[in-house]
Amino acid sequence: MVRAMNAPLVTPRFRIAPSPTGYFHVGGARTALYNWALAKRLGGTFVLRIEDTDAERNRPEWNQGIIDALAWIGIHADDPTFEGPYFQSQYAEHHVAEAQRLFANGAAYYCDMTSDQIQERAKAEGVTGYAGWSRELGLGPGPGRVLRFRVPEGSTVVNDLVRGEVTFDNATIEDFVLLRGNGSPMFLLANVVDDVTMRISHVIRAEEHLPNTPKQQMLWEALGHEPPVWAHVPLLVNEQRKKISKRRDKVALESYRDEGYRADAMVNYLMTLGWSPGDEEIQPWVAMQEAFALEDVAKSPAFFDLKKLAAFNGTYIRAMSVDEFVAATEPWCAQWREAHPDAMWNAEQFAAMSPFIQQRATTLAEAPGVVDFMFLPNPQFDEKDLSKAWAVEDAAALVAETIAAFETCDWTDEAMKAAFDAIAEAHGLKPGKAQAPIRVAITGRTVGPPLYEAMELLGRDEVLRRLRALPGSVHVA
RNA sequence: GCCCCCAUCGUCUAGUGGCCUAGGACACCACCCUUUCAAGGUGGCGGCACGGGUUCGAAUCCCGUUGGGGGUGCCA
Repeated sequence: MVRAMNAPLVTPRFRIAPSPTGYFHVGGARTALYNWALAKRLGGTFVLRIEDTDAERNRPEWNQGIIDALAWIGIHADDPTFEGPYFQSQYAEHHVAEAQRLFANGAAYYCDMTSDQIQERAKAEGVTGYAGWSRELGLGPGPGRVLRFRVPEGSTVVNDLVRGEVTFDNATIEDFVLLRGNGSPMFLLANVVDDVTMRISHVIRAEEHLPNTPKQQMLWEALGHEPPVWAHVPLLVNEQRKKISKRRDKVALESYRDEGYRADAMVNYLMTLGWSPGDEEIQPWVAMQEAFALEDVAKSPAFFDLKKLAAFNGTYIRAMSVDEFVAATEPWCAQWREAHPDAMWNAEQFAAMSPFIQQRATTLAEAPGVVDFMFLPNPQFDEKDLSKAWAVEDAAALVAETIAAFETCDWTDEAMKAAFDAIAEAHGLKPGKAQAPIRVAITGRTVGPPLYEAMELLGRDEVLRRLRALPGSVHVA
């Protein structure tokens, strides 16, 4: 309060503290974005601290994955706002030293009970957890002994920018472990000590950490510091309304990138989960960066909706210039070429068809598949579509007459359309319906991009060849 | 069990006591456009969890109920 009335002594410092135990989580990405928006707008600093203290589960190769994932969503390590990455494991000595300080001034004590002993005694005494049994034993450090925080009497009020004041009765908080029996620091301790050391002013993280907050706030105070500004943003949940997790949901940011979601679409979508950018939800990053405020963040969990993400992505794809689109789809086109060594990829034709692809695709990855029939030696016939084609009235005659007309007409999409429309009309059919056999002959399917445009690019010889080769049409010509 | 959080269309949200006959977006449905499929356009369906208060007036404030979620580790 007092601080807010004066000019800030230092610029605000934000942080994200992911642990390298897997791919980068979309929820972590949203939290990062919120922190990043504030750091950028307020001229502050965004610290990346990788919390790699769980030796059992950590894998060093994930570290680069975190940095790459952040870079993908526009949080670049070479931006002056960015600081780090720091690796928590390198500060273990300092964490232990601070814990000793807590022990020295009586804020923490050693306990020699094992988990089993605690469980047994709790059961015997009818209490739920560890009830401070070693508090007054005056134990010193020793093998197998954990260091516990002496939770003071009273209550702890957490002032949260999105939740308001949250009060915890300290009696409901057990004396939590600071140092393990092997002397290594626990998350609660390491996290706070690092935040203190790195002069973090704002801790913005997911709501799952709210129950940890009173403990951490007590730690900040016991360590002799003013707690930071807290803000707990709503969880991202799945269809069952449960926190999305690695085990049951697709949460890896990288997988969306690899499936052809655009970074700006993902960023835009993520920002709207728990926050609204205003009248128009499709917004460029800079606009959201300027508008974002923790006070406006919603309190209730948000469903991570793939369908809406896809809609955002489609909107962003359609907003690209054709050149941008062609360049952006290249990685997936390259994959397609690799998977089809016998195909004759034609970059000019792909580019020429791109405006049509753009308005159909919801991901970049789908792009080659929309027009792949053009480059394959033969279309891949869909059985159902093939029978649909032959179900069209006068199908055989339609194909035969189309072959005849295409042998001589001008080779432009307009001329082909005019010729075919005339044929369809002569049979008393709507062109759209009569087109099915022709479309299947050329593309293998009844649905796809505009036909005449594709045929013009394919060339007369190839189109006639495909028309004559339509499976089931052998008796016609 | 205990602690904590949350509660507006199916979903994401706007809404901070009268501008609400509750607005937008996604999804869904219909129609239009149309060479298929899309895209685009127009329209439709659909919601303040419930019960008490407070108030001249409540989606908005208070209490309770119910429901959902998170936490409850020598994980982070």
